[in-house]
Amino acid sequence: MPELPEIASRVREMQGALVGKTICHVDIVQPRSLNLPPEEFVSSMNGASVCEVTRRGKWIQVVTNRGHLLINMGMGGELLLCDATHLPEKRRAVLHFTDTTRLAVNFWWFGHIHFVPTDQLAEHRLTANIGADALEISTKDLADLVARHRGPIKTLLLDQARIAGIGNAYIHDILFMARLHPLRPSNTLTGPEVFALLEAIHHGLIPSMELGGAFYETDLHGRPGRFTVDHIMVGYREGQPCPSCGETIVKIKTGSNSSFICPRCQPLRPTDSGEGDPSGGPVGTAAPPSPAS
DNA sequence: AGCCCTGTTTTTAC
DNA sequence: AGTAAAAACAGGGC
Repeated sequence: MPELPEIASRVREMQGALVGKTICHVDIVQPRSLNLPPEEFVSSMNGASVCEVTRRGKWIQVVTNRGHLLINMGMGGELLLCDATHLPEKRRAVLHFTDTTRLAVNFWWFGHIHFVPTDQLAEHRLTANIGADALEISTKDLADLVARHRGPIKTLLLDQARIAGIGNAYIHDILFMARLHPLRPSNTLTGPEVFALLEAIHHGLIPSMELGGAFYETDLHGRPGRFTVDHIMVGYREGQPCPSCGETIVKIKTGSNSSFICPRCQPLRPTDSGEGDPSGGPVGTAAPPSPAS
């Protein structure tokens, strides 16, 4: 659940389900995920009651009266609210609540489960540097950000210290809706392009957030998100026609990751490959394309 | 069965 | 500043 729609969905669910519960024990399966020695982590959390659950970028913050539990799900995983008899096989840690329910935390690659006393939050390196939230940043701030960077626009959008919440799954459609090539130098964007980009960020993240996140992640009870491949326009659709112009979608290498683009709608240079479609283009095309067949 | 490749993240080092 | 490599794996293809 690495990206904003999934994290925001889990936070919403946790806010509803966890507030008021009190932690009475923590099982640590993978000490390397912690920021403290296991014994210290467990004793710090023991007796903590949950006040609220919020997020900063892709980090989940479980605010308790003892301090903040900061969770980063890395490249995906599950947060499951269950009882002692239904614990999932895969888990890195399990929070035990006094009402006998449990929260199992798992991630399959690079996650974090940190405990930070409230007065030391500012010193927590991994979250101290998080940039403006992708859904909250203003047009002006985005324009300033974009103008300050020379590298690929995609690199900037994935940089959590600059703008937080976008990851390498949702960015394909965001760049498509903004009609931007991922390797386009950030500081060459025009004013209208920046505006279109902000719109695209919203259109790219909000629908999934409202549907409980992507189908490949599950909610607190193990049910998959309702944002499916049918909602995706060009991401992971290599070889299929562009929903806007019909050109074949291609997968390209962009540095260390891959990108799915329509080469006609997202030329690297404005003059690169002509005009695109006459309908005004994908910007604002919030409606899902016809279902995948 | 086993090896190779890829990847929804983030940090660190050149 | 920008790019590359690394680090707690798992699933798919060959």
